Amino acid sequence: METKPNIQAVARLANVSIATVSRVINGQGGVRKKTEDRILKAIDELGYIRNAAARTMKKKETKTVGVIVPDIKNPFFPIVMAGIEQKAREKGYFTILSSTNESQAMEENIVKNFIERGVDGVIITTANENSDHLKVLQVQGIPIVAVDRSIKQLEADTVLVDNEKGTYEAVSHLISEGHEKIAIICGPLETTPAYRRLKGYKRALNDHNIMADERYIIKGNFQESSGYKGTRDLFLLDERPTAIFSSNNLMSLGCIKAMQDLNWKLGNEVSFIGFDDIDIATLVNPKLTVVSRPMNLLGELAFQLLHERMSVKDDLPKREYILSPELKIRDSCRLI
Amino acid sequence: METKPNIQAVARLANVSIATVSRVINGQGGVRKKTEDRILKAIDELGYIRNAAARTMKKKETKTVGVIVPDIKNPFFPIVMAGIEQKAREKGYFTILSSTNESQAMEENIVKNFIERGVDGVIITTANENSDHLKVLQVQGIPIVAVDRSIKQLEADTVLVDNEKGTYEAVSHLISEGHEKIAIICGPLETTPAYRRLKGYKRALNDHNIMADERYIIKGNFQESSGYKGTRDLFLLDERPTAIFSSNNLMSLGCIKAMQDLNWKLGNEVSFIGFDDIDIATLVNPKLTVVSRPMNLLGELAFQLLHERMSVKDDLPKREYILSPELKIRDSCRLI
DNA sequence: TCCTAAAATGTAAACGTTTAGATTTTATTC
DNA sequence: GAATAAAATCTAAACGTTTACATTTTAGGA
Repeated sequence: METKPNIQAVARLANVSIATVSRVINGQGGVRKKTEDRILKAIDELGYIRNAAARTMKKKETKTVGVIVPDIKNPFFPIVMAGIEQKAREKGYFTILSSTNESQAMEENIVKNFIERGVDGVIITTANENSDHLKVLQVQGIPIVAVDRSIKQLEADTVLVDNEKGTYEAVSHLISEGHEKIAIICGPLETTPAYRRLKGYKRALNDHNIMADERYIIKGNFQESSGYKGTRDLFLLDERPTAIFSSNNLMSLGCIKAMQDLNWKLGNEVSFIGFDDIDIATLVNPKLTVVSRPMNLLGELAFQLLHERMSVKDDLPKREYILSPELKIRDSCRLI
Repeated sequence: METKPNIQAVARLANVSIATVSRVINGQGGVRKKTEDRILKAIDELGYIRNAAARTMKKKETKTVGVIVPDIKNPFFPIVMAGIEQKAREKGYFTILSSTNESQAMEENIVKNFIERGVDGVIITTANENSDHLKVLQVQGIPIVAVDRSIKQLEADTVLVDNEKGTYEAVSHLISEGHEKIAIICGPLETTPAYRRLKGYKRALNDHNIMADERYIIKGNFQESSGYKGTRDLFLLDERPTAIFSSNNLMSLGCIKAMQDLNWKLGNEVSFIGFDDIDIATLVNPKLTVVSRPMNLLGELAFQLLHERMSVKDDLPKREYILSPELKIRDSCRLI
């Protein structure tokens, strides 16, 4: 098996120096048309493909951004990712994606590996908002954009959704439909989204003079199983809530499954609103009212922020987008 | 801002040569404990992280595998991906993921970029099974594993599901429940999975002496919208089918939505089986009977095959796993 | 203490690019 | 046709590792 052709081989075949080949490869101009054609032909003939590692060594850039998500199986992230990828492609960047399974140790590994590989920037939904393990990026001068979860004590641009507002509106809607015994199934409260959603819930109750009831505040972990379990626990209460708010898509799934298994009649005996629009929302009967957010846009904006930071060398101020979620009213929270 | 520390800087600080530092970094042994400690301390002090590009240049390997999928928004792929990643991590490999949106042009770009970056292997669900655009990988000596869709005229290991069998069993089940007017909504027939599923459908009808009816064979494209449209078209037929088989998860979603909108009563007026188990399957009423396949395992096996090929230098024979799908009988195809 | 083998460490050359700066070629003007 | 400016091309030095091979140090025995 002959060895892979390098720029050297191309230069030899085209009878020019490697410098000229490099100029052609990078479209820098200043090369006679005839020479260029000769080089292009040689490239084609040899099947030459430039070696990114060597290039990176000289240029100290990879045109790559690393994306870190906590759970690739949560459909939220592939959609955000699609938004990131689309914008990245437009700007000539490639993306590399890794999932941490919400493990900080894993996240540290990935970050280290990304640095080794010389990513030009990082977009992250961190597994742990205390930023110590991300400082290393800052030290290396690699720009960071936080998506969906902010990062404490770190100068990172951020793209969030107004979680509190979304939940506030959802719970207010439930109240306006006559509910007073409203439960919430929370995510891990050390994450901002989970915490903010709980806060919105409490504020809504408060603003409408309803006492928060600790029994109705269930601690979940953003996984389907905890939605299921939470719903069952609520069902077993002496005084069941008449409405449930679920803090994310996966848990909503668990909630609905539990209701079916318990024969707890959705929209009839119990109302429901979930955070994030999901496939099943319009399929179950009654259709689910949800707090919906622009997931694709979230990704697009994240890349845009990162791109600015990667291109502009001057210090930009820290920027923060907070997108408004939208309450999509369907049929799962009728007056009971 | 001081420049990033390199192996040189570490060597200087630890008062050794770069060769010794390299040996420590790579855990090759043959270094006195005391020296090693000194080096480790220096590494820590400087925050040194090794430069993968330089390493790749020498070693000509990146410990990276590239994964190419046609549609990252289809939940099938993130799950396969999770399987790949898990096994890859175990073996010290990293994965980079890109999505083609079923575009061959995009796929070519990605492949080229992967080669530039020196991936050690590629796992792909190709957008076009005619392999011309993948030959370049073979030329470069980069091993390829095909997942879910095989690649024609290319020596690539393959991990498939027995699509024909899965569909055959599903349709046979429908027949055994008394159905004769059974429709199928196909995927793009130039892909093997779509084609095989159609084949299984036809064979099942044939084996049970039922004439295939062209009106009941709908051409879809694996997207939700085509499931929706196909179902509506079937509904508008003078002689409606009594059962529908949907060739993938996304189209199943569309089918169920259409049925609801048309008020075409699932399990009552029309039976249904879909390929691939999905979130909604156990949520709609009646619960969906589905053909289920081990998605995570698919990914695990794919990486395993790739890993063998990356490690073993000798020529291995072409290998092919064909996993059996399983018919999960629930309630959506009662006798009508 | 000296000798020797083994262990530890060092030297220097490559890997394939990019890019200043030097050199050659071409085009323009008189 | 010579002088000059501009354009095209070339030379050579980096970039940060790994590693074969050379050299030095250490330890153990006589």
